[in-house]
Amino acid sequence: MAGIDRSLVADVPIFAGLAPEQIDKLLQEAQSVRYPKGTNVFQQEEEAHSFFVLLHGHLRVFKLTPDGQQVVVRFVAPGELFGVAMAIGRKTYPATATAVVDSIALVWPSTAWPRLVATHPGLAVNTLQTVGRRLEDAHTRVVEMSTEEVERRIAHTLLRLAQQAGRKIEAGVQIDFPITRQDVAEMTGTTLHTVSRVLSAWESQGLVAGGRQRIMIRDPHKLLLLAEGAHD
Amino acid sequence: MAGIDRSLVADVPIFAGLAPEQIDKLLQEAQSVRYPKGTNVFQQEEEAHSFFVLLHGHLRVFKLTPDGQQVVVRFVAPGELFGVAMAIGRKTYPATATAVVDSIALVWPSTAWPRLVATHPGLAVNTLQTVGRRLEDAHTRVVEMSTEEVERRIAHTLLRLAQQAGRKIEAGVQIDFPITRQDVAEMTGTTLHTVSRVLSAWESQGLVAGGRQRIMIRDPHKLLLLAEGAHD
DNA sequence: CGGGTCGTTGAGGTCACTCAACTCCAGTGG
DNA sequence: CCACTGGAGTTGAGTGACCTCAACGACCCG
Repeated sequence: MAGIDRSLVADVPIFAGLAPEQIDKLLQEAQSVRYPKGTNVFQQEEEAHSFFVLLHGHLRVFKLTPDGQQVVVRFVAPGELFGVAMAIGRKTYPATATAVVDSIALVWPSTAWPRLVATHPGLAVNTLQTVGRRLEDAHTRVVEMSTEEVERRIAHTLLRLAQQAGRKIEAGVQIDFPITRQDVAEMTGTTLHTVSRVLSAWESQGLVAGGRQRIMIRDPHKLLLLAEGAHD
Repeated sequence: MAGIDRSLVADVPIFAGLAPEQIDKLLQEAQSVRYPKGTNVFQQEEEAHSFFVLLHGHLRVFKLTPDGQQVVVRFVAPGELFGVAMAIGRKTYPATATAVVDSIALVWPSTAWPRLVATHPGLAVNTLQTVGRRLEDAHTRVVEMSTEEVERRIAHTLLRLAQQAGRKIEAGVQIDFPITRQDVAEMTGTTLHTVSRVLSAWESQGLVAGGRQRIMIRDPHKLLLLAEGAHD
């Protein structure tokens, strides 16, 4: 495996504040692995053998309930750390990660984690902040599911997706990876039918534009008003 | 302020694996503060001046929505770390913590955190695991709210409360602090009316026993069956 | 050109919320 | 000691947001 260029990870927050030589050393221990669209990077309940940084592509992380329902935990964008089960003291992955498009990730063996944090103390601090932000996201989601009706939850979810993975185009903000109504339903705790109805209504008002596995936000401002509770 | 006895925190997970002298040093920097029932330890949006370990009592941590609704994030039990906003990179507290009974906490100034983790590397690792466990809890809650109807959510919540703060008594497991139907409603994303109806039904079946701000689980096994989806 | 995934839309049903009235303590103050 | 007040809990009736069930249409890919 060829060496991995430091510039690839210059903007990866997990490495923030580390010296260039330190980053080089970390990269030397990593493998770069390709995950074709549709394949799993890791699976729920599986032993947490590795942790990862996504270099390219997008992943869908979801949990499977005992009765077979899926709940989307989040989508992973390039530059993000994921699969840190071991770091938070778990033996197995709590969810499954699937590539929604062809993706590439840096892979470290989980066994290296204790040594890496021992030699690079900044790593634990950065990871703590990353996990902390995810905790906040999860709490935000709990609050929304507890207090908002479906339409507002969908609006908030789309705005968040646009922020994390939006690509500005002349007609609006495109969500930069294939995403289905079912996905949105599994992020908001509703059904694909309800999502479809809501998006159809919004489309006829010029708020969003759809397509197969595509969502574009044409009027973020109006959508935000909806999300924040404006009735009409 | 008198010195704080090391034995008080012997079982506090956040200090696990630290040498006794290290723990002593950490304790020297802490203050022990009393919070009478009903008072706030910290408030949402307030500057994150301190972080804490609860020594005695119970706290109710909740988020306030813009329109005034409350959502209970969790209850803090003795031995737990809380208020770590600064450690996860926040300037302000994301929620409010209120003492539900007279409580005592160890208090460190947030400014000491960077120095403490630098001198005690185990601290960051332990905190990472604590925050990670909380992230899992939050995700569990999201999954439950997405896929389970109210009755099962309430059952799961009671079982979790019993595990975290249950006191075994001859007739069952008492939840060890005052908790209202409203609290349970705010943990499960429902209304106090629905919680009251469900608990009344369960009480008549001998599953639980109630009282003003009291919940006791008389038949944990049957409750678990309900939580796991047994229909009747 | 078939088969499967994805999306749309209608009709009907229902779970849980809203609104409302009432009861029962616990604590306070006269 | 008792009246008073407010927080907590119970329970009923009605409604509505959303789910379920169902059928169909559109698109992609081999």
